[in-house]
Amino acid sequence: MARLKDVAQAAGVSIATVSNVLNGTKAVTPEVERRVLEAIARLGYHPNPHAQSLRTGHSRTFGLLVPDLTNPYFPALVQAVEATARAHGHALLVMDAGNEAEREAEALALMANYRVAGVIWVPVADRGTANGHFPIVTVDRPVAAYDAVVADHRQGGALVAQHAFDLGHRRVGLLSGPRALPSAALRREGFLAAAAGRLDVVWEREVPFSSDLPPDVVARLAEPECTLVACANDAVAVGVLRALRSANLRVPEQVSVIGFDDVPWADFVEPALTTVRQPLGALGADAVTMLQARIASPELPPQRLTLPVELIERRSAARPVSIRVAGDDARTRPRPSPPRVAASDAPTGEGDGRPALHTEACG
Amino acid sequence: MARLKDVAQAAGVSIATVSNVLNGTKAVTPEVERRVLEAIARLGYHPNPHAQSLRTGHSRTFGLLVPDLTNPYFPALVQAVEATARAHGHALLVMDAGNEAEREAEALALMANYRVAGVIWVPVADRGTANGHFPIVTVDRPVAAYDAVVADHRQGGALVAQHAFDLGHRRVGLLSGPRALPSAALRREGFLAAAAGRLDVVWEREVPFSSDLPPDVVARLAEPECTLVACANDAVAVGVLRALRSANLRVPEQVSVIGFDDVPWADFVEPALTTVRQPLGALGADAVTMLQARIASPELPPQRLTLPVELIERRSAARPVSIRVAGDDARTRPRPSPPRVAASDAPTGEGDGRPALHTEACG
DNA sequence: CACGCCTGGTTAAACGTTTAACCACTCGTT
DNA sequence: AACGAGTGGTTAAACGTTTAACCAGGCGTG
Repeated sequence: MARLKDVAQAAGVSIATVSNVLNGTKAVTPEVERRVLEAIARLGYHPNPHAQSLRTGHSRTFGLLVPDLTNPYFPALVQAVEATARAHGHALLVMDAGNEAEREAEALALMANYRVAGVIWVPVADRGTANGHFPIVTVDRPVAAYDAVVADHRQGGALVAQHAFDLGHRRVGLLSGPRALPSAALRREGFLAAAAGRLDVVWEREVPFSSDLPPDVVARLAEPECTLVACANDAVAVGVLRALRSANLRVPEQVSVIGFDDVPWADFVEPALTTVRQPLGALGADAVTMLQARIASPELPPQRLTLPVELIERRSAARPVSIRVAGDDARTRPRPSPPRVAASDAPTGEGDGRPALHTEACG
Repeated sequence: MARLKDVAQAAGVSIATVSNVLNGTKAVTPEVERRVLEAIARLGYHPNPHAQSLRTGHSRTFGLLVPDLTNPYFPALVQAVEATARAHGHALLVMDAGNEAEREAEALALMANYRVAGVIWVPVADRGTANGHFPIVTVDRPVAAYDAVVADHRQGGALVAQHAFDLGHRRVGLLSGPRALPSAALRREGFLAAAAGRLDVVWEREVPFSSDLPPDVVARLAEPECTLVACANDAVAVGVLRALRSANLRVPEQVSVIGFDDVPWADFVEPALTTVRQPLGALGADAVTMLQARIASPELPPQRLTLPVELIERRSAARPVSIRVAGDDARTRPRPSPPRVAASDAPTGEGDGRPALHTEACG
């Protein structure tokens, strides 16, 4: 492969000059610049990243550390991160913590050793496992000391309460996620706040993020005493769908179900899940631009960016039959204008309206 | 960070000696080795990978290039690849081709520039885009010149035919995938071969890997004239499920459906999909060991490893009502011993019985 | 006109390894 | 006793960059 030396020789110039035109470090005569550029193109020269890293002490590589790649939340995220990192001339070192704090710490150490320019980190738990000494931006699960980009879970919770109300529901059940996870806690808060005074939350239960529901929950679902159940998660929602089905309750005719996340298969279950979509693509893209900002100015206090979420209406939630008004068909009824989003608790962020990533399953 | 020099100084020895004990390059006195090791431990020394790469011309890094991370096929694969690469002391550079040959070629070039030790490559198409000059093992979509590890799609096809027959089906429909993809072609071949003389394939249609079925197919599904439809894919299987449902045909009571891939949500659709599972974890792990073998002996002719697949019985396929024999209940009927797998066309591989990765969705 | 100052370029050191070449010994042989 | 062959260690070069230090000439200024 062509080295700096070869280019210099071909252009009849010293290697320092070539380096300077490459990095714009120093001014050069237009004529010389032309010769150098021409030589570079002709030889197909690309700098050796290892030599660069050795010399400068940092690489043009980002690290991405996620708790568990098979969690459907992540693929879209890493895709977005990789794409925008690559667009900015950075490669991506991806590591999977396998949901273990130990493997996570090891991964962080490895990345430090690789002199990554910075890492994008989705911590396995919110234990503030601060570590090595490079720029970090966390995604989805903020760690106090670092930058963070998160979806507006609180707004998401509010959105489902609002939607339930708009559809005409009054008595609802709530299956909230593990209180220990900030995301779950915020969804719950947002839901409860928006429900206050309008929705009667006839029962609430904290469940793990899984479609295997605790027995008491499936029992309760057989006699729901509500017309809609709001779920912590799309996975939880399919658990609910199952329980409802085996209790011979029809969705959404008898009870509506709303999920959270809009995982790729949310459209594949029966009935297709009404849910709230996290802007995974934007989350990833903004994480890397945030990381670059952090690298550019390391001294700034930790920033937080909160991106808006979006309610996706599909078939699992509809107007409750009990209050259906004659002549007012759900199909033809004009939808109320989408509820204006209340700013969340951490309004640092200015989410852009970037369209969500389109993902599609195949072969 | 501690450098070789520091270790040498601390151990009262030259840097060459430290390097030698690190790499086992040359014999050293036990006493000296002890001192060096102690110094290394005390200083928490880790070699600078960039210096190593610069000197040796190759890095302890593998590349992984996939066509599209949001394809549910891949997350489990990259997880397995990352885990086993890491276990062998290698980091992983992940790139996503976004299903574009152009981005794929660019990614390959970047990896070459990064002096990766080798790359694991799932080509976007089977166009033999041979390229850079480093060890490559392809996964799922073999390219003539390189090593390959693939799932036994042919056997998979045979498995579904066999299963259909065992359940008592005789008239079946086949929705095969794009003939241009080797995997789809092999599934079809295997299916047809195993069906020959036992199953009546009343219709066949080639469809894209998508749950949006062509109109004529959904029309056909309204009057299926068969008791089971074998699908190219889990995605097309859910398309079939939908079509059947809107034709008021009950699955599996009136018509059975079998998918392919066992995507993570195959258990979430209604009814849960009977399908064939690809050993994604083993595929990934074997790909990296194969890559290491290739690196160790570059002169060997291209190898091919074919891993067995597994039929996952869930609820979408059952005995056809039409031929149910009195007293012979599907629940109690002894299942025939699992069909012995016929060796596939490329029997180079000796798939090990490694258990497939357990993947689970959460928050 | 001599001086200092830009301007555009070169030389050489340094980053942290690996590894070939070299060297001082100790042994076993003759 | 002299020699050759290990044995266990060191010295120094090289990998391909970046960048500080240096330098030659042109030019406005006193």
